Amino acid sequence: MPELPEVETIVRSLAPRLTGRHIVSAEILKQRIVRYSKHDVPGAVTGQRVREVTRHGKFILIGLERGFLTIHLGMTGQLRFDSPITPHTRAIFQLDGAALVYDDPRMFGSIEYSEATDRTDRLGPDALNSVLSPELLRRKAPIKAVLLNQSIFAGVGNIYADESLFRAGIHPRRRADRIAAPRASRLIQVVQEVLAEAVEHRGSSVSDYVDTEGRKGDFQLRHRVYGRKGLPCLVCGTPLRKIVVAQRGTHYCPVCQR
DNA sequence: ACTAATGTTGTAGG
DNA sequence: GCCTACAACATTAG
Repeated sequence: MPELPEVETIVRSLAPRLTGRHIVSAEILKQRIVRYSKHDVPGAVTGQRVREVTRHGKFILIGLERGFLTIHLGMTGQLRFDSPITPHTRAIFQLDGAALVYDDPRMFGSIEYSEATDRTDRLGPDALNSVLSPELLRRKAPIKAVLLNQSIFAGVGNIYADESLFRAGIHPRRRADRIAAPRASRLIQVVQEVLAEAVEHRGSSVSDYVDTEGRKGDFQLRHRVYGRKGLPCLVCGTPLRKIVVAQRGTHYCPVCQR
């Protein structure tokens, strides 16, 4: 559910409600969700005041007086305020004022505490808030794999990779380093446009994504290829295809994307 | 019953 | 280091 636009939507609603607040208590219901840090997360964060809430790629960074909480939503993670505990609730953060509940049926997400900044050191620059050089695309891998590689730039997932490649008219299997410089520049521009547009629409809700208030996004209504296999291309009418690239379902128009 | 699903990590091999 | 493929993580929906 969460790529950069969904995570950005969540961060924008978390920030005003968390910043300056204190974590009164914290509870990890499923230890698996704390998978990398060796810290006792509740022990480390309880009593601390939230300094800021930011984002790098798909990671949510909650800056505390000392250290950071880093949250990744995986495929099915949700952060909701004051929502009822469910069988899939994995963690609860009680703030002075509201409870932040983390649900994650598949448990692909993670919650980490670290003293220094952290875990995002393996990520490339943020896909939305950075100037991205087209040289980043000079790889032998298919362009779709490059867009999904978070160490090159961070935030694009399966939906926005497909939507960007369609808008740029590039075949997802095209070797990245064989895209001519002007088209590579154009693709970078399109990626950032698509992400920004999706943020304006509060993300895509294709299965279960909702923001911290339980609201769905709108951007799925504007998808041109993702989830539209067999439907006519909105530009040329050709039935859209679905193939596998970089081990992910990939939607594209065989006529518009070369 | 089987498959695929908005993601990441680790491993093995070329 | 780069690239590919696959398994693993765990659950649900079609």
